[in-house]
Amino acid sequence: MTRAQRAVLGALEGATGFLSAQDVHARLRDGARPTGLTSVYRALALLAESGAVDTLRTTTGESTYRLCRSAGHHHHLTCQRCGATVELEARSVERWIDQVASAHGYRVEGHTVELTGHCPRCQRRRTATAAR
Amino acid sequence: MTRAQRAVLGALEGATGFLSAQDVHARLRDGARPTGLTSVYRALALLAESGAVDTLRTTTGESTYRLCRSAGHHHHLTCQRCGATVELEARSVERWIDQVASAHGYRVEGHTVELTGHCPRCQRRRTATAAR
DNA sequence: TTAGTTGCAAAAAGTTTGCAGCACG
DNA sequence: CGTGCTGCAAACTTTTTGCAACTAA
Repeated sequence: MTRAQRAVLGALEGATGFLSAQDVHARLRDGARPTGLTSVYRALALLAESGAVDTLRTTTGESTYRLCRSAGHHHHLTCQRCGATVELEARSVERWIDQVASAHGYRVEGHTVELTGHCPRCQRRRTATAAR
Repeated sequence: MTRAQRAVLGALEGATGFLSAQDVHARLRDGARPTGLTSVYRALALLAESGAVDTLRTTTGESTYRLCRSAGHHHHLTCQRCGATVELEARSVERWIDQVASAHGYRVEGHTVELTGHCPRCQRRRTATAAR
């Protein structure tokens, strides 16, 4: 594992939700040994490929990354305001998927299930910012 | 409705699955009255906003668009090989979502559910191409 | 005439690649 | 020494914006 990969991993460990490559880079800029944007991208690509991090694409076209806490396949429930994320084991969703698929004669290979909303904390101290 | 919007709608009507803005533009290039890429983007943005088309982001970062057959909120089951798409009413998924969310104390604002696989036809005459 | 549409060219924004230098074994 | 990591700068891709010309009522 390269230095860049360790640094990126460290940045992701310190994060609550998903970080874009640029976010990661920003966090590393102030450290003792800054990491170039190029290396951040390269490290993220490798980590994603190895399954150590999840990748998500935002509606604005950025790729975002997050450390996988739970191994294996799972889904996310992300707070729009603070970025807090819950990983969901979605056995029941997957059951539904199989059902729906076979009803249409499809064999399902992959699926995306992502939920966004507001976490308990942000619901209480709701002030502004709240998105569409 | 502008000429560009009509042209874009026409292109989407002739498509089986999702088209990127560039795809739409390519299809219109050979017509009697080509439409500029700029206008394609503008038309797609307006159509998406008005709910006439769905938007999806590919893993490669392109936005893709497809005519909405059914009104209202729904999800997609897309064939990876031929692009055929089934629109799903996902009442049961949404029920699950509410359940999961309240279990974690979240209030859910939005969700993404997309399924990919192989349609009945492509399963039969399966040859190659099959992805990840 | 005038408000709105069009599309070229250029700018943005995010990501990837070429390449020379550096580090470490 | 040499292999491979690093990071600057430049290229690339997709999308957006400025602006002058055009279109249609």
